[in-house]
Amino acid sequence: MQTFWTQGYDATSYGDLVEATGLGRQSLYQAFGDKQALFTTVLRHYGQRVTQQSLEVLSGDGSPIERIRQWLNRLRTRSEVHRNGCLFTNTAVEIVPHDPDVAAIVQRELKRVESALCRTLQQAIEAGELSGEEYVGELATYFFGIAQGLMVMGRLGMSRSKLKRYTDAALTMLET
Amino acid sequence: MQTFWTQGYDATSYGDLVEATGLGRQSLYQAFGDKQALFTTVLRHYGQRVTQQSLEVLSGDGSPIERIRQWLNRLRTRSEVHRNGCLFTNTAVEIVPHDPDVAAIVQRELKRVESALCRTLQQAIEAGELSGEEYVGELATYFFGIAQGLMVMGRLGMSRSKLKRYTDAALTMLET
DNA sequence: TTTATTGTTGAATGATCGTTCCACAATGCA
DNA sequence: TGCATTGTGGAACGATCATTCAACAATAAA
Repeated sequence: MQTFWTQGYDATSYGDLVEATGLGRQSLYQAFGDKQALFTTVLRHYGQRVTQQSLEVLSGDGSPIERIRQWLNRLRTRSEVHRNGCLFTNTAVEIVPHDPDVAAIVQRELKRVESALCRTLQQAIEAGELSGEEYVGELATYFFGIAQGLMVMGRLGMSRSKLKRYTDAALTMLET
Repeated sequence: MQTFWTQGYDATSYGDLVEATGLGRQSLYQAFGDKQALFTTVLRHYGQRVTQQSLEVLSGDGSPIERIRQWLNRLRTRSEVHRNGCLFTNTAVEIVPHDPDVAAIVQRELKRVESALCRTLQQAIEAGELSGEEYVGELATYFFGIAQGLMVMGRLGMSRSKLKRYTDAALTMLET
């Protein structure tokens, strides 16, 4: 997962994966199949390990608005440490246009995040933390896009202070 | 340029470029050099043709705020037509992490957009269209990230209405 | 027309890729 | 211990890649 995440799909050879896992070539093939099958398994694993953390933050206890702040700030601090962006974002840009199988997984997993954002924002309205005039779907798409932009900027190597200013500005949307 | 834009760098073979241009293999090599050199030429061409349009909109006449609206809406409508995102964004995600030469070009060209945003926002403050409390650099980075997110979502194939709601939400930042 | 230079085409080269074949070790069972 | 099955490691295969070589055509100069 780390190798695909850092290098991307095409730039990662099967030999890289053999080396990264420490397993034998044949063992990898028997366990996961060919390169595409291994990659889709990686995508699902990423969804259950990394994306799942986002969902848990968003559906946690406490103030819904605060949860969204926490969610975005965690994405940011994670991006600042390892500048690899998000595996789903990277995959979306690199190979979604010419691989329907991969596209389906990426879109399904990303949809889960957007839906979680939608639920949290709905709770914010019900808790009176957000003006009911806002359409939660619109705001959810907004923060979804904010996260995509953040991931690109992280992979671009932008400075921590710039990423911080970016997310801070984005979060002022919740103060109206 | 179109081929690299649609397929990405790694997924584009030299044979694809021969076919796309209608030129001979040797002619391409003589004119542009190897694949990486050809790609950097493409990146510069993209900067002068596509990105230049963004800069012109941002530095045009009329209301600065309105120019930023126009800029973002043009990015959006363009993304809705050919769902290839932005060549710089795609390149940033795909190969910036392991190609310093390409990274330098991408970062330089993207910096031009961010700087133009900065200038336009400064003009908005001077024209009294924007509260002076805002830091223009912060807002410029914000809209820069908004654009990156938009490009990813466009390449993800998200619906036109969703992209519209996204940019509309992002632009409300100018109404405070 | 002859010659020198430039540009083009097809085939070849070496490298790397994903994938598979085959021999061998390890393991579970009797 | 003997045997059958499963998992492992190295070498090989065919395909594709970027790149270059060498023969050929086209053009310009004299």
